[in-house]
Amino acid sequence: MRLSRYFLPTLRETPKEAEIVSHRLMLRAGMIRQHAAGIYSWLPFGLRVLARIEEIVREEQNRSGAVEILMPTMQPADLWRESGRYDDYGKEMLRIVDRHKRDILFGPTAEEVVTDIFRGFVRSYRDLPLNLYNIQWKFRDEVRPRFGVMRGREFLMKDAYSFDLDYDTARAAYNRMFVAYLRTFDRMGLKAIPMQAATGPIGGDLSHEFLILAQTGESGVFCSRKLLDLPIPGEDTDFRGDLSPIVAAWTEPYAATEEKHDAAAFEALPEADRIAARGIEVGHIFYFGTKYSQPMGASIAGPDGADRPVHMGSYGIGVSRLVGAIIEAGHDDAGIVWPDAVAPFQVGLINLKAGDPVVDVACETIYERLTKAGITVLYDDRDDSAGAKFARMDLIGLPWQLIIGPKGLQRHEVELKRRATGARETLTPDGAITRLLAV
RNA sequence: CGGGGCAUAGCGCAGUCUGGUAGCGCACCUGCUUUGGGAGCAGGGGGUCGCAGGUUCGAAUCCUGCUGCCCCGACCA
Repeated sequence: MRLSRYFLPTLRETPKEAEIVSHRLMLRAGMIRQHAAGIYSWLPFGLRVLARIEEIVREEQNRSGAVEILMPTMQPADLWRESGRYDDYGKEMLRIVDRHKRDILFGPTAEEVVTDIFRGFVRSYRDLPLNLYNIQWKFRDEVRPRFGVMRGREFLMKDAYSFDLDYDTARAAYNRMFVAYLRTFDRMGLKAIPMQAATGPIGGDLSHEFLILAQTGESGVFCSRKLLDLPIPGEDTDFRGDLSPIVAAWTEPYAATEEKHDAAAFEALPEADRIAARGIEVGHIFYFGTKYSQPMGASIAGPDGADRPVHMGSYGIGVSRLVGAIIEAGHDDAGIVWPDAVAPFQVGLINLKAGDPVVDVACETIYERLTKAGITVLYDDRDDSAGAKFARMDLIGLPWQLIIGPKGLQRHEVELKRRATGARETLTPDGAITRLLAV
């Protein structure tokens, strides 16, 4: 993409409404536009990040055996009356009345809708296990939206729903999501720590929040250092096999948020093992049994031929929140530092003297060659001063900067800079291409 | 929903106390010179001062009401 033909409205100064660093940087890097409290447009640069995160989530959901669907943003109130949640949910639910005076809501989640799908089609345990997920905009009329996309009133969420015959198979479904989440967040360059979470009226120990460590996180977290070094399950993980040893390994070390912190248990750890930090919740998984299937009549026949309510779980990932969370976890004074896996472009190509025929030709050639090789490149071909280009490229945080100017070219040299470390290499133009193809 | 703050050009701000023709920096447009860490000079465009009432000869400024946004708290992917 040529910057001169792109839409990247970067700002030198921070709009005063933004307090938290990820919000400031998203505004300055031209990723989003706020229209009202908690309501944003995603501009091209932000949208690319959102799409990359979404794709990682999708790949890992698919790998675990979940199947993608797309449910509506508007849901009929009657489904929620069946589950009993229409009245319970409270003011956070965004409600409207349509022209026929029917009650409609903008979905804050989709247990009712997915249960309606399930009961419409699935009759037998032989069709299980089943896990249906979607990546869809959700609506919550938050009392107080804040922190940019970290707490919007409209947000993109991956929500998955598992259906199983009984507790044991439901637990296996839970484990699959647990492991999928470990992989998902790891692929985004995040250390996500699963922590025991409250389960509400259902009880049991089957609910975990996944929090990533970031200095500006919303909640205080306490955990064992062991959790930082545990191996992430590989691509070859057998999701049809028994995953309970992995889950056991990840749930054995101490980990709790502020609210559930047990100071005595934490202090029982060797001091060098204790981590007290800040965290951002990016995922939450639950097993809730027959809470929805029972009142909504989602039953299946077991091996004995008798119908019984299906056992369910739900599993959320805050996709749009992750954009903010990743920035919270990866930035410096100059701007964003994208992990390679979610970077909107892999390389920022800087033409230090746009308009100089020699430099223009060199840049164009490299731009074409990298692009043809499948590398995503944002080519800064604008006629700005070098300093402005460096500052802007640091701000938007692409993993690699390829810097080409007249002085270097006289020596047949270009410079490759790694955004995260600031490390620079001087290479020939061919050498730079070879180097980038290798990473 | 309680507490606090803010609202003047695209962004950041001054001007409001003490009423008298709306300003600065950045950004933007034109020209020239520049180009290795947010360039220089010259010229130029852009604002019903959040909205509605009121006071006054005259309101960004004083009064009343409203709206929007931000922060802290309670609540949450």
